[in-house]
Amino acid sequence: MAKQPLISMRPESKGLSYDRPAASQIFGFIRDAIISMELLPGQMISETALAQQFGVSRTPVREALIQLSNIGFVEVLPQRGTYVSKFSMDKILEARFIREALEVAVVTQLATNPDEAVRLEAVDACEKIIADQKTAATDDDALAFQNLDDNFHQTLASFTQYPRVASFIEAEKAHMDRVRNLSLHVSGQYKRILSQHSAIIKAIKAGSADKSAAAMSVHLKDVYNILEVIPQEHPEYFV
Amino acid sequence: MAKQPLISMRPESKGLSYDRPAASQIFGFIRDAIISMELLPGQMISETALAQQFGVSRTPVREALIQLSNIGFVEVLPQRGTYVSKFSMDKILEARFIREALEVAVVTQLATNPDEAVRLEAVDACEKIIADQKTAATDDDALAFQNLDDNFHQTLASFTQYPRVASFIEAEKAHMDRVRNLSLHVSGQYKRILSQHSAIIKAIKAGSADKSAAAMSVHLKDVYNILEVIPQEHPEYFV
DNA sequence: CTTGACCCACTAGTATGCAAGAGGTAGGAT
DNA sequence: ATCCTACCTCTTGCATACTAGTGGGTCAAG
Repeated sequence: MAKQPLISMRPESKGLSYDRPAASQIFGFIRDAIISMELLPGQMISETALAQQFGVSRTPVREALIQLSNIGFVEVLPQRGTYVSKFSMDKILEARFIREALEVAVVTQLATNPDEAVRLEAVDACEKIIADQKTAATDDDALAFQNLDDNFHQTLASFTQYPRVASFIEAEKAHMDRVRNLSLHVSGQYKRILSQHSAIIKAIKAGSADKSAAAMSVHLKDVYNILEVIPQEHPEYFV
Repeated sequence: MAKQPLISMRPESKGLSYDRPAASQIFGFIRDAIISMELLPGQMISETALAQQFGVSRTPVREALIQLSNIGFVEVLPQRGTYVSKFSMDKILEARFIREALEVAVVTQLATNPDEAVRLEAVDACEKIIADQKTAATDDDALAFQNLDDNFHQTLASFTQYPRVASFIEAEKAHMDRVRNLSLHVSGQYKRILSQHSAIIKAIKAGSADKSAAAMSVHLKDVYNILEVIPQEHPEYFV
């Protein structure tokens, strides 16, 4: 029986270009497929099957899977198989803890930045994003809203001048995005999220480290509130 | 000419055991060699040479090097070579930022933990470590003192129940340990470090989130003060 | 002496084949 | 019917071989 492909892709080029290491491209493909729930938690993904699909040997696929296991997206069981990680409440709360620690530090640093020009630049950039989010909210465009949310947090992080901080935040956020993509609960929450974003920016503008930190903390705690319902709706994806 | 081995190891077993993946063991060996400055910043480490030394093929060595490049310990230049990362002020300050964000969050969570039994357990464990550090200080045993310092921070992190938090802190701390191992500046600083550790524990015992966070922050900022002198002493290891 | 083209040695990236362990299954003994 | 065993298939871990790109060194031309 011809097995169904694990990941959808343009067959003509198998999605890979020649100007970049195959392993790195495959890493991105699989990661995106996991975040978008195209690959489901608990699903087995064999090195051989993926290699055939991408039209490469097992080696680059294997290297991609090793990196995915480092960030907790897959679990490699020797001689048994490689599986997409299931959700666990512990791991999600851990991701939230790390993310909150970093994002609170980001806004604290920004709010206390003595160079006011930098603060204003950040505030401007974020206010622009918030304005776009308002548009997305009135259009009820959940996908656009979520992308802008990503943008908001990444923009804040970019002002630390520490690239790894931004990438850590992105990585921890990705775990949550996976959960969120189980169902689009966001609509009806637009208003709350928007006002929380605004509160963060207002505190940064005022130069208040405490208020910035508190506002970010409140925002993140609220975002993770959907965890109250999702595990019951999709117990099969949780350990 | 017979090349000199890159890493010293017991030749009888080449340091590897059979009950654990070779790649993972090699990763640990090379990481430790880099932290201890046995492998110097800027030094080239070829996959082939390491493979011969460990008595394995290039494959597991390569997988270990990929992971080391993920944590910023080596840099892989395609078709050119793999090099031990040099220090850069930016990267070290970034590591400090991340570490401070996480450790401040750790002590904050601990200080506000409603379960007083947990708090006391943590305080007890840390006070025991501080006592040992006092002994190490009077013995002027810098190595023991530093190991206990590691222990202190890891113990605090362990009480979050989030294992990845502890491992992140350890990883970020490792970058600093590399720098520190350039020279043993620690003696003469024992007293300051000890009193800072004590202040952190005291604030946790008192259940004060603010004071715990502030004490941790002060401690970490102070630890990184040796950066004022080291780059001038060893400019060849900095980019 | 300077400069340029070529060659060669060495690198990491990828392909392929083999080894060894885990787990399901069929079949026989009880 | 139940349990045990042998085996067969699939997995990942590792070894080996090949590809292609980089940089240095050589040597000849100017």
